[in-house]
Amino acid sequence: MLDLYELKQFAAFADLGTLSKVAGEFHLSTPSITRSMQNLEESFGVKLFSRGKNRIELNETGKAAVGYARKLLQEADRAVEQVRAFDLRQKTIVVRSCAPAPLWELLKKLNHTDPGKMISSTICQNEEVQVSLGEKSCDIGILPFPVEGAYEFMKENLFVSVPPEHELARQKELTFEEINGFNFLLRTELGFWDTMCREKMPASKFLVQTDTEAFNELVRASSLPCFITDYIQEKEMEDYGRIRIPITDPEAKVTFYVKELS
Amino acid sequence: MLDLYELKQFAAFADLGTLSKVAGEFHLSTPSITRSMQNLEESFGVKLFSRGKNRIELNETGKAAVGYARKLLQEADRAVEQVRAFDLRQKTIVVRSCAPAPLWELLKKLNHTDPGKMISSTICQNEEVQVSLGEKSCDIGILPFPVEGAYEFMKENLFVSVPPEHELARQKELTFEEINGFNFLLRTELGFWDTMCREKMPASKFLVQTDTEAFNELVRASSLPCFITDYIQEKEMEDYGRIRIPITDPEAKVTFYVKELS
DNA sequence: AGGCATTACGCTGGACGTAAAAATT
DNA sequence: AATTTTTACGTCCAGCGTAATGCCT
Repeated sequence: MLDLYELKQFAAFADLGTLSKVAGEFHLSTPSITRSMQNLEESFGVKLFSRGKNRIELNETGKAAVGYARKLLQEADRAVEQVRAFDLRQKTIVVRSCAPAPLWELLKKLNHTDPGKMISSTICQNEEVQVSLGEKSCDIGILPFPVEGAYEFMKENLFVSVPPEHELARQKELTFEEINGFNFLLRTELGFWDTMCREKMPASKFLVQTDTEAFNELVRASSLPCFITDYIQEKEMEDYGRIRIPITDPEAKVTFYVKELS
Repeated sequence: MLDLYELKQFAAFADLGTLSKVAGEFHLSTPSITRSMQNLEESFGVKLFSRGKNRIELNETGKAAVGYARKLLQEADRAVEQVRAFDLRQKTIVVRSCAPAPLWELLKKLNHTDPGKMISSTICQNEEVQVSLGEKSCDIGILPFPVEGAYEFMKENLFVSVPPEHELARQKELTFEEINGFNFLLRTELGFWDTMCREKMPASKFLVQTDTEAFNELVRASSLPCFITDYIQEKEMEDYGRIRIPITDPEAKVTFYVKELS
């Protein structure tokens, strides 16, 4: 029966050219390598070397065998990797969400219900969530609309946040149409909110600032409007004396649905 | 490092369901198998089994690992087979000839020049010889026409053999056109002669008899014409008092060329 | 009670290293 | 003289089997 360790030494010999160097490489004695190569010939049932009195080299069959040896070793490594990856995947709950708020909410619950499990989460577009659910490359998907087998999870409503001196501050409520054209501060990684706003407000420009602290600083220092939701409002979000104006469009009042696989 | 023998036991466990049965299958003790499976988990770096106090079964990762194990074992076997095949091929001179006579002649020489080498020979069509040479799946090809790098090997001329009382027996020489329509006795495995005759004599029927003794018996007992060549004539071929008439077409006077690779 | 997995433990064969031989550079 | 392969030989440990334990059916 073939031995992978011997095959490894064999491949090393093809690279290094002498048994001594292989012995050095593997921290073994030369006789040990000699025996390994003899065993290998035994296992293949075929001569792999042409031997002089104090020199050994691959014959034609040996050269061909090196190729198969390398392939086998590579596939053995691959197999180990794949099994490990599979195992990790088993211990991991992969979540893909269209928005941050319901993801955070879900993560809290998961930490409670599945303690010790690894959790891998991503915020992405609706379509990606659906694809991922379809190909079972995630365990849980969060979408802003119901799908087969999903349950209602939470609601979130979008607001415009402006300083009191802003011209929009007088309004009691707004529509996307009314704010279309104004430039907004935006934190990226907002999933579907982001794309939805860009669709509903094609005339607006969005200044993206990923870093949270920098974003907060901009909110404080500038008079640019930004978005906020009641979910975030209830939390630690500082408003720097800004005014919160609800958006009346139905698209701004979202219900999130959670779909769990098996 | 993965051990193929342990993987084999692992695959067997997937089939048999208990370590005891695996132990029986491999003529080993149960503790030995237990240790092998523990080593395997160590090698993969991952738990492969769910264990009760006196029962063990594959977990999800284990089930996945079985697939990779089987694949690896199969590829290891394949590798051994391929290397052996390659080795055999190295020790073998593969000859493909379009006709028997030059093949026999060449084999005599090869037994002389390459004693101890295995020789694998086939009689086939011209096209097959050329394809085989092209893809280097043979070492020597014999063709009835010259090709790049080939050398002239021998000549062979085709004759018609008929009993003295046959109507053709009066002729001193013949053409394919004149014998077209007569039915002929034929030994198959004649390579290009066979197809050439069928092309030149589309109106004739050919009674094929592979077995040499049966063929000779037919030649003796019937008055059907058959083919013969000067090469065979010079040898042991009995003619049973038949008359040999040369065919004058250029296609009946063949020069064979030998092409040797590397 | 019989079957199964695992641990404990003693033994042995195989694998390794050292030493030495023989040959090549 | 240095390097390389291979054989000989002694040592030691990994891997095996036996026995025993605990558990389940």
